[in-house]
Amino acid sequence: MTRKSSAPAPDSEGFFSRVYEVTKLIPYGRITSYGAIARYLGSGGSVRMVGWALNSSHHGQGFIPAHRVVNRNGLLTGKHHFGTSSTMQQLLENEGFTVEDDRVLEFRQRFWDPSAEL
DNA sequence: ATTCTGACAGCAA
DNA sequence: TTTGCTGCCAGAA
Repeated sequence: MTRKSSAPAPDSEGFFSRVYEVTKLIPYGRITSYGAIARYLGSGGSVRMVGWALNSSHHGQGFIPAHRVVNRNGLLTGKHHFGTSSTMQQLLENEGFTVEDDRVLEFRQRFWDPSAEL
């Protein structure tokens, strides 16, 4: 059996799907960084790919909380990629986050590391 | 096949 | 201290 029956096969889907899976696993009220996801995927150097994968997140039919993914500084670097420049901020604030100057306050407190949690 | 891009991160000045 | 450049990998043209 080359295929796993108890677990999905993100590998077959490609690097992108892996990012989607991890992003979907981000619990409500939590945020993570691109580097954390890339690192969890085993490609700590492909941080840039993570953001790019999320760029195609709209391709996924499931809801991908891409707004919960920010850069290591807690800055909403990808806010511009949402519907509007304020969409990402609105979503974060809607989850109880406090966004100031495109930056998530207490980002470190809300940080969710897949590599540590998973 | 090659070239370029890309929602970052780390290091240098 | 802040600002800027390079590196990194994987996918798209």
